[in-house]
Amino acid sequence: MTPTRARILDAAERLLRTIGLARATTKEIARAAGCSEAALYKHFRNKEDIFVRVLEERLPKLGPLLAELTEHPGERDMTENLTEIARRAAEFYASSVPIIAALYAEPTLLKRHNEGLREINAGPRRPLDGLAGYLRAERAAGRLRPDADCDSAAALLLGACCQRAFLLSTDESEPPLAEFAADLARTVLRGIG
Amino acid sequence: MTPTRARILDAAERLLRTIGLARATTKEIARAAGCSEAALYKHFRNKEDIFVRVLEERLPKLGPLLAELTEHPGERDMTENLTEIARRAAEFYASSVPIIAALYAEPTLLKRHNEGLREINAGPRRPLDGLAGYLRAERAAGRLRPDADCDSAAALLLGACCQRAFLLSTDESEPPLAEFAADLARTVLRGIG
DNA sequence: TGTACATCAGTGAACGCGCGTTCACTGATGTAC
DNA sequence: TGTACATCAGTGAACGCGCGTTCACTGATGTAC
Repeated sequence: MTPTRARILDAAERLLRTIGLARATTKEIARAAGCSEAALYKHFRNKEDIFVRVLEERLPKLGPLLAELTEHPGERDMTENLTEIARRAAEFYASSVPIIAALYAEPTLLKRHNEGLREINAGPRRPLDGLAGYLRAERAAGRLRPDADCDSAAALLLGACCQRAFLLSTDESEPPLAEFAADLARTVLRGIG
Repeated sequence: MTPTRARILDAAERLLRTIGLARATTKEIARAAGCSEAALYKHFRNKEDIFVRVLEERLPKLGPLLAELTEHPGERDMTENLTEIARRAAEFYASSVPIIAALYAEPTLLKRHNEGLREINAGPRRPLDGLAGYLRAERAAGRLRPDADCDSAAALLLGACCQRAFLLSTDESEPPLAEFAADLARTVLRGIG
């Protein structure tokens, strides 16, 4: 039983989401975790290590999302499928973008994080490739037009979901998730021309 | 003639793009600008003020981009138009996203920046609304299908360009800009279904 | 023209503060015999 | 069972460092007469 480590990670994540990376000091983390600052160093090498572990252990994984995508090609309605995908992707980005974005303030951490992701074959290109792969499967099954550009379609759909994460944090009102996802799916299937 | 102020802003911007917000200290800014730290305070109230001015005076404006969009509805080929728009938007995001993203480390600065933008009617929703308006004009001119969802199309196109800015900074190789933009434009017009 | 003064961009040195980190120590739990 | 010792999560207090900021000062330029 060592719930202290978990409490520290919880606290660090919460602080990253509220007061931000720059103000998430060891003092604040310790206070939020209900332990002494010195206790942090019993569980982590240093402060940067705490953040790296938060990124590795607390950020939502895109693996499950990808699995869900490639799971059932050929089934159900394409509009429904893409709507569900957009909905999930938008949720994923909404919870990870605010934290990942802050790493741009500390390029060293950003680089380290990206290299860590690459080793486990993750990284920001992963959802794009996953979705494109799924779309190609549907195209091969004759459920998309033969000349469909699957890479571009993936970039369009996930790009819109990713950007929505930014718009949400300016607290201007955004359209509700369900509607947003459905409209994107319909438009990317039909086109506008 | 006071080029010192300009040199300070240049230096601060350069540092934000290279070593990042967290390591852009007054000492570093002064060194990069070729002046003393004390000189910074002859031109700016404090360090935060320097960054606010960089954001206001040095970040690329989306005004010109928007103007270009709404300039010629009804002219030229729609694919060409959307390609050009995507190209410009991708450039815009590529240069602004890395700096804006870092503000997520310091939510106070982010909020202040967003409120500043709102006063001049800018802000991250602006390009989306601008592009959607342009698309509605083209639709009214009969150059897009009558049931085209212009808001979604704008979200798709600009979202993909915005996300590309993130992908570029992980130095995984991305497709060249011209090709990227043309593929997006074609796909958003045609659809994939 | 020269002289006395005002202005102001810019400086070197110092300031206090808060940061991340380490120290010597405690007290609870486990283990050997 | 009791006793002696080892282990280890956790602490309060202190550490040095680097940060943003301010201080008294300089020296060049402009201006009045």
